[in-house]
Amino acid sequence: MIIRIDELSDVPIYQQIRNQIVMGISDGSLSPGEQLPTVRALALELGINIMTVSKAYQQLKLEGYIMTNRKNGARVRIEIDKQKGISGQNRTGLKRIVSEARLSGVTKSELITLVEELYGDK
Amino acid sequence: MIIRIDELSDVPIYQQIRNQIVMGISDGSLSPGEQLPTVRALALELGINIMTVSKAYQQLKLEGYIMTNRKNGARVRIEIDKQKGISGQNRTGLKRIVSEARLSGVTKSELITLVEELYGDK
Amino acid sequence: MIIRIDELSDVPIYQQIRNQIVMGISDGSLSPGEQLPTVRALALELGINIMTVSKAYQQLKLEGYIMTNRKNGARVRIEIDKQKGISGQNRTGLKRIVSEARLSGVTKSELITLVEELYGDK
Amino acid sequence: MIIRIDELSDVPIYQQIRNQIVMGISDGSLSPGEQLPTVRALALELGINIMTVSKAYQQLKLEGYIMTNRKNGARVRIEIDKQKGISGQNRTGLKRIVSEARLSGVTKSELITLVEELYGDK
DNA sequence: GTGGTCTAGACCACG
DNA sequence: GTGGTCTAGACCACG
Repeated sequence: MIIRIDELSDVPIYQQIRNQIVMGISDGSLSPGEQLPTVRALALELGINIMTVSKAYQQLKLEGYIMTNRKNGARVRIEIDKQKGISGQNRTGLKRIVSEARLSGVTKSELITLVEELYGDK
Repeated sequence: MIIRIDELSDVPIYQQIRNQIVMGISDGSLSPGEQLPTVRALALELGINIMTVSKAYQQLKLEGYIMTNRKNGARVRIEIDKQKGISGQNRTGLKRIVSEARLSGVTKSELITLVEELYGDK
Repeated sequence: MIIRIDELSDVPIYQQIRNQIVMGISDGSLSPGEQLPTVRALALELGINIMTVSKAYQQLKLEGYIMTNRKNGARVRIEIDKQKGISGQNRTGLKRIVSEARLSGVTKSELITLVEELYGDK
Repeated sequence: MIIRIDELSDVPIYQQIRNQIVMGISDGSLSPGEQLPTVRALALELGINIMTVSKAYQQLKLEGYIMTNRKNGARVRIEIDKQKGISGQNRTGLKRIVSEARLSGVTKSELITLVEELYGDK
C-alpha cells in the first residue's frame, strides 16, 4: 500500500497518513492482521519527521483501527468494531459536502452513484 | 436562520459560520436575495469578534455564495453558479467519510438513505 | 449611452459611473460637447443616491473629462487634454494585469490583439 | 526580491504585497519553488502587522500562486495553472486603462510597445 | 519556528 | 450604518 502526501493540502500530514491507512483498510488494500511499516521506515520513505508518523499511528490505535506492540510493530486490527455507526463529526461533514455538491449542480442521482462507487462492491 | 458555534470543535469559528450559511442556502433556510445579518449584529449575537464574522463573509463572497454591499449589507446571491460540480477536496473528504462509515458497520443502503435525506427532496 | 451598475463588483458605484463615462467618451458613444443626463435623472434611472452620481460627475470634472455649469448641466468637454500620457497609476495597473494574464497562459500576441481591439480603429 | 509599500496608495497594503509577489513571479524575480520570507520577517521588514502579511499570503494561496506549509513557510508554487485565461475583472480593468490612455494621447502603437515591454521576452 | 486563528479596539470610504 | 482594513497582542497545532 502506497501513501502519498499532498503538500498543497491544508490537512496536516499526520492526518493524511491516518486517513489513507483507514481508507486502505476499508477498501481491502490493507488486510486484517497485516503488518504496517515501522514508524521509522515510513518516515524515511515519505521524507518526513518520525514524530509525524508516530502521531498518525497513535491516533489509529486510539480509534481502534490498528494495534501495536514492541515485538511486531503495528498491525491492522483483526476485529474492527462494526457497531459504531457514523460519527457525529462525519455526519456533519457529510451534510456540508452534500450541501455544497447540491449547490454546485450535482444531482441527487449523480451523488448517490458517486457514493456507491466510493463504498465499493461489498 | 440560527447559527450555532461549537466551541469544542476543531473547525475554526469563521469556517463554522461559513459552513452553516452554505448549508442554509442549500436546504432553503436562506433564500436567494435574502438579507444576512450584518457582521456586527452576528458578532454580537454569537459573542465573537467582528473580524471573525467578516472573514466568514469574505470567504462566502469569494466562493460566490453571497454578495456584500455597503448599502445593503450581505445578501444571498441570486444566481449561484451550478456548473462547478463536486470539488476535489470534497471528493477526497467524501471518500474518507464513506470509508469510515463502512468500517463502522454502516451498510451501503443505509449510507445512501442518509445521503438522500441530507440532499432533500428536489 | 447606457450605464450599467454591477452590484457584485467591489468597485464603488460612483467609480463605475465615472469609468463608463470615460470609456464612452473614448469609444465615441459620447461626443465632445454632448449633454450628459442631470445628476437627478441619472440617479433616478439607476435607482441610486443622488450623492453617488454627483460624486462621479465631480471627479470627471476634476479630471478634465466634463464641464458643468448651472444653465446647461454637464457636458463632455470639447477639448480633452491629449498630452498627459499614461498615468503612473494606470501604468502600475497595466503591469499587474499583464503579469496576471501572462501567468494565466495568455500569450503576448493574444494580449496585444486584445489591446488592439479595446483601443479601436483610430 | 524587494517589496515596497506605497502608503499614499488607495490599494490596501495586503493587496500591494499580493500584487508585487504576482508580478515578481511573472517577471522571474521569484522562481517556482522559491522560498518567500516568513510572514513575521516580511511584517518586520515592512513595519506592518503580521495579520496584514498573512492576509496577502492567504489570498495568494487561494489563487494558486503560492503554497504554505508549517515546516517550510511559504513557497512559490511549482506548477501554476496556465489555463485560466484573462479574468473578467482584468478584462474590464484593461478596457478602462486602454480608454484612458487613448484619451490621454497615447497612440495605439505606443500602447502596444508598452504592453510588449511589460510582458517581457518570452 | 511556522502559519493560522482570534480578540479588542480603531479608523476609513461608501452611500 | 455598512463592510473593509489595520494594529498590537495573544494563543494554538504542526512538525
